[in-house]
Amino acid sequence: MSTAKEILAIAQNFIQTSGYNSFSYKDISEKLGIKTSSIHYHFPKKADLGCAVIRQYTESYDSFRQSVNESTCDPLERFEQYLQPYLETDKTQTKICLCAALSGEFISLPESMQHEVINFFNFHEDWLTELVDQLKQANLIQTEDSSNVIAQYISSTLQGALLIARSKKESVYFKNIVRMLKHNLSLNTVLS
Amino acid sequence: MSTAKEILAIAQNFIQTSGYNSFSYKDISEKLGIKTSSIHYHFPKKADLGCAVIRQYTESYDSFRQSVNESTCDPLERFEQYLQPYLETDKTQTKICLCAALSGEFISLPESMQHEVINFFNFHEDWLTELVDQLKQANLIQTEDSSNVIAQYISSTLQGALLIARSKKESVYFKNIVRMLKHNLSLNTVLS
DNA sequence: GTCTATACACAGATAGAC
DNA sequence: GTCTATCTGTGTATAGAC
Repeated sequence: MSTAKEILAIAQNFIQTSGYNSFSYKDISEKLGIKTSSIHYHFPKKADLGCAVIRQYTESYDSFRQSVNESTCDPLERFEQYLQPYLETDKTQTKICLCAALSGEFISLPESMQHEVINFFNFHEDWLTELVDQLKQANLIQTEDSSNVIAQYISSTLQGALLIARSKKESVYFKNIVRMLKHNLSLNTVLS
Repeated sequence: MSTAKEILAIAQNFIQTSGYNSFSYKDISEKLGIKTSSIHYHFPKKADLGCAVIRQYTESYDSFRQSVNESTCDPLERFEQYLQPYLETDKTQTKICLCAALSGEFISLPESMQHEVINFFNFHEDWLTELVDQLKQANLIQTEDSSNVIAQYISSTLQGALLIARSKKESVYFKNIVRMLKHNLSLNTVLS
């Protein structure tokens, strides 16, 4: 693993647990065992690092989307797979979605990072809208709302649940909400 | 308005727009026109200020709850009033719930502040659970889930929607999700 | 209660040697 | 690519005068 990749991984972890404004190059340098000036070599400004982390996150999410699409054509199965990253993030008890964490500090972020955050949300929403469309076409979801608004509704619920779950002790918090979300989308009789 | 109150108001605004780690005593001093040492007189440590902001937020939320309970006994009307602060926060285009912002930085917060955040969420959840119970008893909500889980579901959705709505241009984002939430709770035919 | 003055560590960032 | 050295501003915080 290259130094740049290691820096990105450490920075991503900091953001997901504590946000962008909470960590410094010194924090990374101590974790990695190199000097802060070496980090500046790879990412001259902190905003460069921030943007690179979000871009990497978005790209890996794109890969995930592709692998889901390749693994199955069943919309229900695709939706189940879509939920997996959320469930895994919840398991850590310390992390939330990278862009949810950044959204909490949105107004203070450099403009370049704001654009990357918006880009991730748009990308995420487009995929989920597609998924909801497929569920609709297969008559597996009951609603009169547009697929896009349903997608916005689903992701808001999941992001909010992850955010609040972290400050709770009960480890079932997030899972309860996923269950209820499926129920409300009339997916409950089919899915677990 | 006393200096202490003014400091609290400014700090609260910073947190709701940008989080706790994004602002300094200097930022407050410039807004208020006093020196940072004067702020330290009122709130010796930054964590003291942070805790005071959350406590004040929780207390004003408690007053709001009381005034809602006094203004009407109709559970539907109470629920509508419960939603108002969310809708008003959404209108600002720059703020989210204080404790949602703090949750985004949760792991980096001083322990004293973590406790205050948890306390707010518990308080909020208790009220909402009560409200859902009243809706259930009046047969105005259709579900088999416990009132507590429904309350967790509602607040997660609203908090997540506020969080994501801020990074969007569309001003209808949040309102769409509120509409769909009511619909999913089978409140849509009664409420607007 | 607010000020000046000060402390000291940390922040982000750069120059130049190796 | 990584280091040492350095810069300048900022961050939280305190002591003591007014």
